[in-house]
Parts: sequence; C-alpha cells; structure tokens
Amino acid sequence: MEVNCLTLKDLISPRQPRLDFAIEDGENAQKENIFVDRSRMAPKTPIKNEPIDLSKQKKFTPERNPITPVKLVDRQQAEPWTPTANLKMLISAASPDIRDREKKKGLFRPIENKDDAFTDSLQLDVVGDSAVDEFEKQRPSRKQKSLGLLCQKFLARYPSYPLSTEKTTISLDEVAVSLGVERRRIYDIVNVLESLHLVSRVAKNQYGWHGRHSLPKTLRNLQRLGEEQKYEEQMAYLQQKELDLMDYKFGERKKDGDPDSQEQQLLDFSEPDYPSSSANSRKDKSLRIMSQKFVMLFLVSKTKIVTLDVAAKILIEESQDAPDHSKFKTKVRRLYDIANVLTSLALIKKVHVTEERGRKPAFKWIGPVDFSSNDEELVDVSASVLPELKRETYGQIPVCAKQKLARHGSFNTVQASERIQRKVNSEPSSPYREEQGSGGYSLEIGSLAAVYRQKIEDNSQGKAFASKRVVPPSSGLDPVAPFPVLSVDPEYCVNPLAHPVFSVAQTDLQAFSVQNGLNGQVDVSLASAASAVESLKPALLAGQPLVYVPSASLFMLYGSLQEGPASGSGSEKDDRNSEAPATVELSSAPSAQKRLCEERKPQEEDEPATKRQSREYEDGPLSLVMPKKLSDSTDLASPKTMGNRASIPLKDIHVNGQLPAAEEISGKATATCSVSSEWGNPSRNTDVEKPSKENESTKEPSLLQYLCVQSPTGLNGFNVLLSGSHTPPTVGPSSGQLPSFSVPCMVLPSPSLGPFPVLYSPAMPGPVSSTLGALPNTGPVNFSLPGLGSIAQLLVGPTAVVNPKSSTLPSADPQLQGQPSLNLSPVMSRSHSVVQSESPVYMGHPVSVVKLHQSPVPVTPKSIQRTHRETFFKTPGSLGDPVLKRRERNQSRNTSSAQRRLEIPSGGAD
DNA sequence: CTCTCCCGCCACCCG
DNA sequence: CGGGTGGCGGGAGAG
Repeated sequence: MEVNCLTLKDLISPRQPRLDFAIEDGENAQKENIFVDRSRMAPKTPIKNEPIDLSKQKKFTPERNPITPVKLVDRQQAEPWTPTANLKMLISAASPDIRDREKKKGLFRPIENKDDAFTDSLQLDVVGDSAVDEFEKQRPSRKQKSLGLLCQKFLARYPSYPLSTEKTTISLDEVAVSLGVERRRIYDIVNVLESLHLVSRVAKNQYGWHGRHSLPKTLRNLQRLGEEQKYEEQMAYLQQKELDLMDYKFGERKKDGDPDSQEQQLLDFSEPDYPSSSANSRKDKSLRIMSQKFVMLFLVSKTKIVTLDVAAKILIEESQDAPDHSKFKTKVRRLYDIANVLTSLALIKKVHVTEERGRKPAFKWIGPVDFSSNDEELVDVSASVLPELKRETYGQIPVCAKQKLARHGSFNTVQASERIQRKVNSEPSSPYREEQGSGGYSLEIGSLAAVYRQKIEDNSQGKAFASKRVVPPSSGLDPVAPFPVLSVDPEYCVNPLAHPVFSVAQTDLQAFSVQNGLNGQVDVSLASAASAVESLKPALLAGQPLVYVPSASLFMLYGSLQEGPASGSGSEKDDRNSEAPATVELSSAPSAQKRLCEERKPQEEDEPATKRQSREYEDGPLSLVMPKKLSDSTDLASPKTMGNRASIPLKDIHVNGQLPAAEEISGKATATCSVSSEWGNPSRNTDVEKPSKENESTKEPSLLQYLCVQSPTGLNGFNVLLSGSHTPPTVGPSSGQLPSFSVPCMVLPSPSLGPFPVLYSPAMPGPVSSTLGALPNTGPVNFSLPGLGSIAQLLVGPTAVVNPKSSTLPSADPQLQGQPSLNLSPVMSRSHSVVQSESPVYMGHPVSVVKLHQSPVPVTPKSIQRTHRETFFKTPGSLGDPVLKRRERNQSRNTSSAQRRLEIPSGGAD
C-alpha cells in the first residue's frame, strides 16, 4: 500500500501551490491541533477537496497496514481505492509535504484508531518524526478523544460554506478511518449535524455535506418551533426553580400538543419528508431530535444559556410520556455529546451558570441568534429568570452591548459608524475587547441580563423586522412548516458579531489571531487557538468564527463590488434575478442548491421569493448584502466564478474589479465615517491571505452599494465600508424584493485594508500594511487579512447589524473578534451564493458572503432538480464526490438513488 | 467526589 | 441474515 501511495504521490507530486499550506502546517504544527491542519487543507482547495484526502492518505500511507487493527483501515485496504481516494491521493501527492505529514501521522498512529486523531494532531505539530513518537507515547488523553475534538476534525474537512456547486459526500467509513475513530462516533456527530441540516444522509454510509448555508434557516425554524412549544416558559420555569429538579413538572409544558408530535415535527422540518415519517420511525432520530430541541432551547432562551439539567429535564419530559428521571443521567450524557458537536460548530460554548445553589454546567449559545426576532415573549421570561442570574455574575454590561442595544433594528450605516466611532473614541487605546473583557467569561449571567435588556430594547426597535418574518400559521407543526417560516431576517446578519464576542475573550482572540495570522489561509488555527485556550475548548470554537470571516467574506465583498461595475464574469442571470426571484434562485444557481435546499424546506410558499432570497443571504454568517439594485448588472455578477472558484486567481479579480469597485463604492458611499481608531493594533501579522480560489468564486459581482470610508490614516486605518444604498433594512431595496438589510458599513482597520481589496481604492492611503505586499498577491489584489488581532474589521449591517440579542453580549465588537467579522448581508439578490471562506475550517462563521449569482454555475439539470426538491443534497449526485471535484465526477457519480431519505426530501415540495 | 463522556454492547431496521 | 444505525449506560479520566 504504502509503496503505491508513495509512488502515486511521487508521480504527481509536483509540488504545487498547495504546498504552501503544507509547509505552513509544519510550522504551525506547533500546536498540535489537528484542526488547524485540516482546516488548512481545506482552505486550499477547500471545499471541493476533501479533507478526507489527507486523512485518508494518512491511513493509506504505508503505515496503515501496520497500523492497526482498525477495521476501517482494513476496509480501505481492501478496497482499492475509490476514485475519490485516488483523487485524494493525487491531491496529497500534489503536496508532498502534506503527504509526508500524513504518513508520519499514520505511522505514529497509535494502534488504536482513536488515537489516530489525536495522534495526527500531534504530528501535525511536529512535522518531525521525533515529535510524533512522543505523542504516540502519550496516550491520547480523553480529551483528545473527545467527541468535540473529533467533531472539529470532522468539520475541518468540509467547508463551512461550500460552494453551491460543490457537493461533498461524506463517507462515514472514510471519515471514521481518517479520523481514526469508530464509526459509532461518527454517527454521533453526523446525527447532530444532520439535525441542523449541515449534512443529510444520502445513502448508506454516505452523507452529503451541506455546510452552513442553511443553518440560519434551520435555526430560525427551530426557534420558531421552540417558541411554539413554549420552551422558554419551560426553561424559565425550571431555571427559576433552579431545577430543583425534578420537581418541575411540565404540566403545562406543552400546550401545543404532544411532545411527540412536536418532535416529529422537528425531524420533519429537518427533513421534509413526512411521509416517510417512517423513516423516522423509531428512535433513531432521537439524537437528532434531541439535538434540535436542545438548540431550540437556546434559541428560545433569552439568556441563551441553557443548563444541562434543565435541558435534560425538558427533553425527558417531552420525549416520554412518563418521564423517567432515571434517564436523566443518560440524557445528560447525550446532551454532552450534542453539546460537543454544537460547540465544535461554534454554536454554543460551555459556561457555568452560577446559581445560588452552585454552579451548573451549562452552555451558552454563541451562534447566530437574530435570524428572527422573536423576543417579545422572551423578554418576559427572561425577565423573570435573568434577575437571578444577573446578580450573581456581574452586572455590568459592556458598552458595546449597550450600543448594540441601541438599535439593531434598523440602523443606518451612519449610526453604525457613529457607534463605532464612539467606541473607538471612548477607548482609544482599548479596543472593544476590553470592554468585553470586563465580562470575561464569567459573564455569562451578566451577559444574560444584558441580553435581556437589549432584547427589550431591540424589540421595540427591531420588531418591525420581526414582524416581517413570515410566520406560517401554525405550520410549525408541519414538518415542513418550520422552514417556511423563515422569513427574512434582515436581522440575522447581526449575529455574527455577537457570537464571537462572547465566546472569545480578547486575549484569546489575539492569541488566536496571532497564531493564525489569519493569513489568507484563513485556516485558522483554531486548533492552536484552542490549544491556547484549553479551557475554552468549546469557547475557541466559538471564537473561531471570526477567523474565517475575513478572507472569504472580504473577498466576497470585494468581488461583489467589483462586479458591480464590471461584472464581467457574469453571468447570465442577472435579469432573472430581478424577474422572478423565487424561481430564479432555485433554478439559477447550482450552488443554489444548497440554499435551495434550505429554502425549500421552509417552503416559502408564502414567502415571496424575495424573502427566501433574503434568507439565503442570511445564511452566511457574514452576509454582505448587496442590493442588487445597483443595476441589474450587479445581480449578475456572479457568477461564474462560482464554478470556477478556484481557478481564478484572485489577482485578476482584484485587478479588474478593484479599482472600479472602489470607486463606485466611494461614489456611492454617502457617508464616510471616520473612525478613530485604534482598534486594534495591528498586529503585525497580517498575513496575507491567500485568496483562496474559493474566494474567487465569490468574486462575483454584485453590486454593492458600499461606501468605503477610509479612515484617515490617523485612525488607524479604520475604514468603514458603508453600503451606500442600503435602505432600511426591511425595505427591499433594490428590487424591492428583498428586504435587505444589508451591510451598513464595514469598518476595517487600515492595516487590514491593505489587503482588503475591496474597499481600498487605490486611493487608499498607504497606511495599510506593507505586509500585504509580502503576500503574493499583494496589492489590491489580495486582501489579506491581517492578523486577526490586529485588525478588527467591523462590518455593520445596516439593519441590525448588531444583533440585538447577541449584541447584548458584552463583547466588544470588532476587536474581540479580532477578526473582522463581516456580516454581509447579502443583498437580496436573487441568488447569491454564499461563499465561504475557504477555510472551512471550522466553524466559524466563516464569512460567507453572499453573492448574487444567478445561477451559479453550471447547474446541471440534476443539480437543479435536486435543489428544489431535496432540501439538501439528498440526492447522491448532489452530494458529489467527496474528493472529486464535483465537476465531472459528480455527474459521473451515480446518482444513486436516494435512499429513503433522499426521496423524502422532496418534502420541500410539499 | 463530581463532572464528562468514551466506548462499545447490542437492539433495531433495512435491504 | 448481515450490515448499517444508533440507543444506552457502565465505567473511567479529568478536575
């Protein structure tokens, strides 16, 4: 085996660009985190590539055989390689470094599969063998084997926001092998991911990776369901009681109806296949359901903090007619499993709620919250609950939060800018972080209170938006219903910022940023970060989002901007967009499928297409909203890139678009904001990102209406990008269709700017980091992101940029994140694809920019179909090969039939 | 000790 | 029947 592999590699091996990463890896290796590596890998070719490759390679590597016992291994061996495998090989071959690494890993790999993962990570660090040995010897600690870590690795293999075109198939076996774990573990992960629609089962042993595109929708639906179920109340009740435990009786708990039914609904919603409820038959979905419910609890919770005991109780109650307390322990175990996955997704982080009685393990939601504002009731509940919490922890609310509170709903860019300024001014030296810092993690409770307040405030302001969202009448119950609900949530955008804030302390961020350097790679060394903050494990993740953001999103913006003017790549569809929104979307983009999937579910029957679109946008953590209005052209923008994704060099893009875009922008920009800034100090590191090809894809064009305000140099380079046009959030701007919320403004630290393609216009002052130059791309072309820490970029969404809720969090905005968290609200355009930074890395919220693309690419008929129907990628074909590039392979791929589930998907149609 | 949660037995189902 | 799934809970690492 080994030989073969090597050979192949050798043959292929020309070192290619990728190597870069590999190399870096080695360097980075320090950390050990596997994640990092993987993520890196991912970034490279991120999406498409399959992470698996690497991993497999490991396995494949000679060592495999020797290695061990693992069945998986055997399998692989047994199996000649699949095409996918071959691809992987090739890829690996491409970068010898990587290969080597892999090998080493494999070698070292502990006997136990389990160990592998851990081992790998270690290896990564050390590229060297010696190190490895050590690691080997070290037994993987339990932590190393933890589901959370495993999940991160798992996630690292796939792009958070895969291009629509890309379809990734997840082979459980492969994954298990690559990660060195039993399949059973993979099931745990996949089930949770599936509950959030990040993946869907395609066939036996095969899951399709959808990425986070639909996550917002999913969350929205869950939120809705949670509301319907009155989880808030339950939680509030329990919390208040403090969980005295079991005393809590749901007597009322669900007014709606049976829990069961609800549960099913959940599932359904997740999978629109009612009919098949049979599929659900059984318990099987219990974990999924449980996961969804768990998430719902967070979404419903004002505080966004859920203690395990409360969650367990609620779950027990619901799940069974006769709640067995005896199961409490078991439930808690499961919740931990789920929580680990969710943590890896950066949706929650572990915290402890200190109650009078003592500390309780709990998790805090750090994911997007805003998709819809439904706070109203929440407030009430929270009110009751919060008080207690607050006092315990601490009370102060960070300024940031207050600001946010101020109004996330619709605020103007101007406002946003003002805010920003204020902050800056207020604390010149101290970045936002500090503000947050006050809280530290300890905040939890305090944060809750803050949140609570915010919500209240927000509600008043924000409600308008909320109202927008369409609520399907009771549809919630319907399996399908849930999705339908999605309405636009202009607000949604907001979240991103919030999360990060909470989750990561500045320090962490800094460290993080430093480590990561944010290079273009974006890879993020989450792992490293994680390592740094061990305690945080989860937290890291949470913080992570930041990481991603930058590059991709920026890129996106940039691209979009460019496009606006230029539009070259374009594509066809522009018109369509405007024309028939709904249709367009679906049909239009290949990539759309993803979105579509999401959308479909929801079925927006009601909703106008526009809404949907908006939703889509939402998906991306960062969404840039670009109103298409600019011109139709903008719409167009798209796309082609999508298809190309990797192919195009960023440079080109930059070149093309850059200036013009900037100009346009500037022109548009109505306001300029100057920020004083000292956000962050720029840390030196601004590494340039490499533009990932992926990004390229993003390039699309959209039009954005952004204003780029450069901060005077003095400001630190803070630049603000405003969307010039965006209208009030709700309003649909351009086409009128979409409500857009768009990005009100983006603030960038100057340093970062340099890299930032978009905004900078040539005019940009030089402040930008020279570093940029270093990067290959240099120049405008690249937008490299400076180290996170250094650069804080702030993107404010017009509307709610700040999400109220989240905002409440103490975090400091921008900096905290260290990363630029951009939210881009996608413009409404009809189709936008969200692009993710390549680094799939983890979680993060990667920045996903929404593009408008018409049809992204080449949609094959298949894809199209799929998209509509299946919510997600159920069709095998859609999934695409893991390794293979979707392109041909996909086609070639058997589109196997869908399995039951696949079929089901159509539910959306329903 | 408690908190976590890994690990894997074994029951379901499905094909 | 065999294999994919995944419920479930013992028991042990970590703190």
